[in-house]
Amino acid sequence: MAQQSVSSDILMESLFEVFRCHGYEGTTLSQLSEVTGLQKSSLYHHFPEGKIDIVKAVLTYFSAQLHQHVIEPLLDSQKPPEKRFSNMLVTIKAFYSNGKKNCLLNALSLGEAKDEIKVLVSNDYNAWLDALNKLGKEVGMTRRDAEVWSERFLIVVEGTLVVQRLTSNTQTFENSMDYEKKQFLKLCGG
Amino acid sequence: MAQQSVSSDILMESLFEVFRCHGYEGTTLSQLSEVTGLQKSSLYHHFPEGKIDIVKAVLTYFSAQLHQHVIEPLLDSQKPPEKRFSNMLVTIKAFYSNGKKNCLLNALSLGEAKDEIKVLVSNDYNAWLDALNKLGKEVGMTRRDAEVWSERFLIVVEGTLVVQRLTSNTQTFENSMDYEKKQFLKLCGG
DNA sequence: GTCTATATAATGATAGAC
DNA sequence: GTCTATCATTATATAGAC
Repeated sequence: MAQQSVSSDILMESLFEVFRCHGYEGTTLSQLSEVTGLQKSSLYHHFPEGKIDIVKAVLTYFSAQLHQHVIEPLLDSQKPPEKRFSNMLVTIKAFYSNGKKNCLLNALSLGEAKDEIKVLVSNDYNAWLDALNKLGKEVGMTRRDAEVWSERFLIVVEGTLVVQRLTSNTQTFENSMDYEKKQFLKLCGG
Repeated sequence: MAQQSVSSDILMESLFEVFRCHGYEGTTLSQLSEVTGLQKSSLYHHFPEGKIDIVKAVLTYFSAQLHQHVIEPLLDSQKPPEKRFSNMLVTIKAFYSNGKKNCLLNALSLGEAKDEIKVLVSNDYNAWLDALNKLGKEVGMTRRDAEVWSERFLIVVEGTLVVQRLTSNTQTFENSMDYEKKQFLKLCGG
């Protein structure tokens, strides 16, 4: 086979998709080799400790994407809060491919997840939760209401992704996010 | 080592716990051998086709438990609907060990799940959804409201289990189920 | 029905050429 | 930085004794 070479972003995207689908234990180096077009030994060149190094790099990549495309726009005070929330819904609909794709955090928290992974997963969740929390307070929710609403929103995101996989109903995620939008606008008014 | 022998129920419970924690791809015969105390060749005696046979048996066992302890009590017209719902919450709090344990259906829908597994997983979800749907209509919800409420309840159950794993906050699941109880009682009244 | 022993395949990991 | 080749380990699966 001809020698392969891949840009860092395309490489990370490919690796990301495998872990999001199979979780840590379910992912094999053969799969990672296949999706990247790199031989296993080439993967070891980039990631000396193998699978654990790769998943850490994937989580770092994911974290950067989350901050850039979700968290920063949520906190951008130049746009009205309602617009920022509905923009986020558009972003995550695309990110989860309308519910057809898993959440990486759910996939990686399965099994006997290593502590290194747990910390990174937990940090990402908390960063997202904090941004939503601030948004809630910004639109006039009490401290307590913002806490309840932000946690509940992420529960619904994660839960809907699971339920859509259980049913193969391709509309579940979109419907659920549209419902969340309505609820948020109500809470803004009230 | 002394020869092992196990009753069918204890055997199924042990096998169940492994798949619920690791998913299908993440579970190995060595783990199943260890938790059951049976050698791998003994497992093949019970389940000739290996892992796929074991997971199908686990799903059949789970399905029976779900019908016996969750679905049938939900439809038992001898008790008031509110009581049946709160009894179910007690049952599933115990079943998920207050959110410390995964949902088998979530775990088994990860990865390239085989069609045989998908069908069984989907049937269990739908059976539970249908029972909740009937309960909703029984307490006076419209057809549409009952559909929305029952799906949303299962979304919250699955999502809360994911979020609790992401945060290691041991109260998340209990809080979330208590919230669902309040919401249900409100919907009964309204 | 369980065991020990073994076969076969896949996975994780390394050495060294280009 | 990628490859081929190889190795050690683990995973799946089978044979046959008790």
